[in-house]
Amino acid sequence: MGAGTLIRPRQRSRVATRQKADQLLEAAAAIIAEKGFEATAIRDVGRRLEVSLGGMYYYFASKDDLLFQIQFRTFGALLAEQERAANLPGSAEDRLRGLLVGHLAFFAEHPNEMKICTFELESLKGDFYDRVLTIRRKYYRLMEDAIGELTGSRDRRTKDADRTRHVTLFVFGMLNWAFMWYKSGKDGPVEAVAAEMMDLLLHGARKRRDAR
Amino acid sequence: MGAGTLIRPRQRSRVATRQKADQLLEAAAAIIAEKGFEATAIRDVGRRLEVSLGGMYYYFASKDDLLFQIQFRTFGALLAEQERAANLPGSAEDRLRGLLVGHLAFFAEHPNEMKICTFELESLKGDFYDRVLTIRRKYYRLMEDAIGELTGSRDRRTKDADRTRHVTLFVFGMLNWAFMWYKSGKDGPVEAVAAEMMDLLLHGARKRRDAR
DNA sequence: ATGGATTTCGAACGTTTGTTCGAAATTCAC
DNA sequence: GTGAATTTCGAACAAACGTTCGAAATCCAT
Repeated sequence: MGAGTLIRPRQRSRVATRQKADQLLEAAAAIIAEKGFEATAIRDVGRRLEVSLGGMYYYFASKDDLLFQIQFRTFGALLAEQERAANLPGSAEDRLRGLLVGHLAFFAEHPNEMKICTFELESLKGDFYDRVLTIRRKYYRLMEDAIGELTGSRDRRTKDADRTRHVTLFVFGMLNWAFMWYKSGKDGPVEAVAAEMMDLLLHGARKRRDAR
Repeated sequence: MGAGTLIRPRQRSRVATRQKADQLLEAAAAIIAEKGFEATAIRDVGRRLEVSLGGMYYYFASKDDLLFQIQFRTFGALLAEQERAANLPGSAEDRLRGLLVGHLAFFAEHPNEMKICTFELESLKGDFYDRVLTIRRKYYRLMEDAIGELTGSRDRRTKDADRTRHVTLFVFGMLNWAFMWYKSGKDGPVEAVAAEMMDLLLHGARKRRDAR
């Protein structure tokens, strides 16, 4: 019994409640990813873990809060992981490749949550929407910086800043569309898909006979 | 007073009802695109054109039917337009460029309907889902064929049939993600965006000093 | 003008939903 | 074991929804 416990002699292991909330968030993500946010009943989420309807309101302030927490936590975790990847040593090409792999890997590990982030952003209202958008913007800049090193627009206000912007949006399109088709069995590991994407960015998609 | 009117002397100009149905579909698309299908009340769609709730059920068999008609008509029209574009004479490069322009132009002209096609496919059930999927598959093949000419996998079962598949899915990702950011004022005409996309497919996105 | 078909409406029904609330059950430091 | 804080529950509520239905209004060829 360290002295630390004396400072906050409250009740119940806080971790246990946090874990239960996490389980509920995971179950909610599975249902929302399948049926959509509006079509998902908060009752059904609780039922999956045998929590009563009233009990759900001990863990979440509202249905909107549930959706917010899914998106905020998910995108926050993705941003944190990718910031690490962006700061790894290596060439610009290596960094971008790492980001592509990281994004797809995160997608493959949390398909429900990421599908929700893609589909249900606009279901968030007011402050919830703003806070998620802030993270998304940070993440966008992270990716745009890495792509800018490739397209070669170091300084802003250049004419090809617009080109970098569009290429970045193209890349996000490719990445975020992956949940519509990616199956690890059919399409191979995410590293292979990322490599194909990188190849497109480096050399285009035309038939070529030469190596590389 | 042509003789043709004698054959079907029914009532009311059929065109008028068809037009009203089209107006309702357009209004529905605007609301569904903004709030999502589940969150959209069939009452509100009618209210926008001063049609009572009961009146809506004269034009549409159910709420699901409404969503189906939006997607079926929209994607059907897109497919028809693009089949024309795919059969125009010209090089493989020209054909693909035409398809990219056509897709983006259709997107820019019918943003609400296309957003619904992208977001609410899985809200369709049973036969509705199947019929829309059939059109989508035709459209996918159309695009994959054009891209295959570029990547160079003429025959099936080749190893780079997989590559063509992935490149096609990358392209669809770029195209379908456009509604998240494209504004004609900020991003220029769709032809310019299509040209940037084509440039990426032909040469990649790396900085290059040489022309082309 | 008439009559049969088309079009429109208003009211009602049964479900389902998010949320609230107070009481019961449970937990844990002492 | 005791007691206060935490956790869980069940019931209830008002609002909103899709759908049905029969009657009213409208239309148009004759």
